[in-house]
Amino acid sequence: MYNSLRNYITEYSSIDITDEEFTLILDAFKPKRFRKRQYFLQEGDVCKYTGFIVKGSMRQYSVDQSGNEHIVKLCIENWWAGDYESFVMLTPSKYNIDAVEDTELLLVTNESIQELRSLVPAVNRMIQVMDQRGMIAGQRRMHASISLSAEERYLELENTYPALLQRFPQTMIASYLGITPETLSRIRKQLITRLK
Amino acid sequence: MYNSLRNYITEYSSIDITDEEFTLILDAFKPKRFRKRQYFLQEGDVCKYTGFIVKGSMRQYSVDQSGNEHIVKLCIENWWAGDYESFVMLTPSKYNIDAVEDTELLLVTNESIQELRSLVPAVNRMIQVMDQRGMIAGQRRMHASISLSAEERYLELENTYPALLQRFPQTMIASYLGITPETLSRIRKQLITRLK
DNA sequence: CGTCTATTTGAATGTACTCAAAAGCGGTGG
DNA sequence: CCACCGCTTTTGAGTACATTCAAATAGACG
Repeated sequence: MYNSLRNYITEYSSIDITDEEFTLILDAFKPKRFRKRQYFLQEGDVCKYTGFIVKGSMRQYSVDQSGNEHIVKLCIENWWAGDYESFVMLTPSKYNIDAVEDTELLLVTNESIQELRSLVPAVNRMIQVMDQRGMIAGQRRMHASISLSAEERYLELENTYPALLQRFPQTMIASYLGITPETLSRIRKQLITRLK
Repeated sequence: MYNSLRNYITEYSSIDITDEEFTLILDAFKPKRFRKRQYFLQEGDVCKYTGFIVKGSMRQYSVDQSGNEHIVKLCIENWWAGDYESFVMLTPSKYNIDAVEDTELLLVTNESIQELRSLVPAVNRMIQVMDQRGMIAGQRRMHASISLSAEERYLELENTYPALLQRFPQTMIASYLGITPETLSRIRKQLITRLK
């Protein structure tokens, strides 16, 4: 169960972890299961924990005045679930996070993370790299959102994270792309008939 | 000239800088002036330097196949100009960056930054904080892009960075919001008449 | 098999875009 | 100081694309 986390850390940091260090990590991360549809975070609450996904999938979304859901993040194995802003600033979150499938998480507080950062070089490096990549991914997505059409954004998602397309229902993919399910359905239809 | 950088570092890191440390910083950052319209970075080049803006303003944008410009970032005093992805990964950039007004920058390489990080705690902390805030700002902007209308996005920008509205021509603001100048003009007209 | 949810399709509406032209504004040179 | 030029902003008309609402179809699960 913790192996995937260990692999993740060494891979991202390019630094090996000693067994003593790994003990510290084990202490900091607590496993927790979420059943399908169960909430990990509700709007208005502070995101006390961030969770490493060992198995399963989650979505992060806001709900507007009209009751429409807007998915800002979809995550599967080896990703982190949690509202970054709320977790870091300890402010109430604008988002909900819930399990799309039955999901196993390893939970950790920001306090523990900061402590680990100072004790385990690999963890410190991992977070630096994660922040860097997160920033880059964010900028790419923003660029796509500004300058690409809905169809192009769908194709980009297909290239960048093909796993997400297979893992989540179309309604959620559409929401993630910022379009309605109907529009996505029509885009896909077009793409298919255009191939022939 | 370097004072604004010094203030920026202490403010972001909440750590004071000794005069010896400041000497190291002076060595790493080289001042450079850009005249209005002069390029700081051209598409295809690697972004070797990132620049702290002492005075002036810059824009970062891509140009698509149809020749349309898409502005992804607008920056003014006390912001950093540079393509994050290219700067960090040393890959060719997809963006152009040029001066909107006559601009004074303090340039630094990624190498120097990494070195400073290990020598000057305040710099290390500053970058952590910058990455955090950058991530948060990015997520907010992405959320706005997915779930808000053009008008709402304009109002949000007005709240978040009022300085940008006064500093850049409407055409650029429109591009930054992902809409055409005509649409922005109409939105503003609507907002004004609605106030009466 | 029946129920519940997701996806597809259709028709009408709305929002933003394109293209074209007019108006406004700022700076420069006579 | 004014007239002119270039650039930005505004306005208008027609078009394209995505949305809404409603209904039909298809899948998934008990």
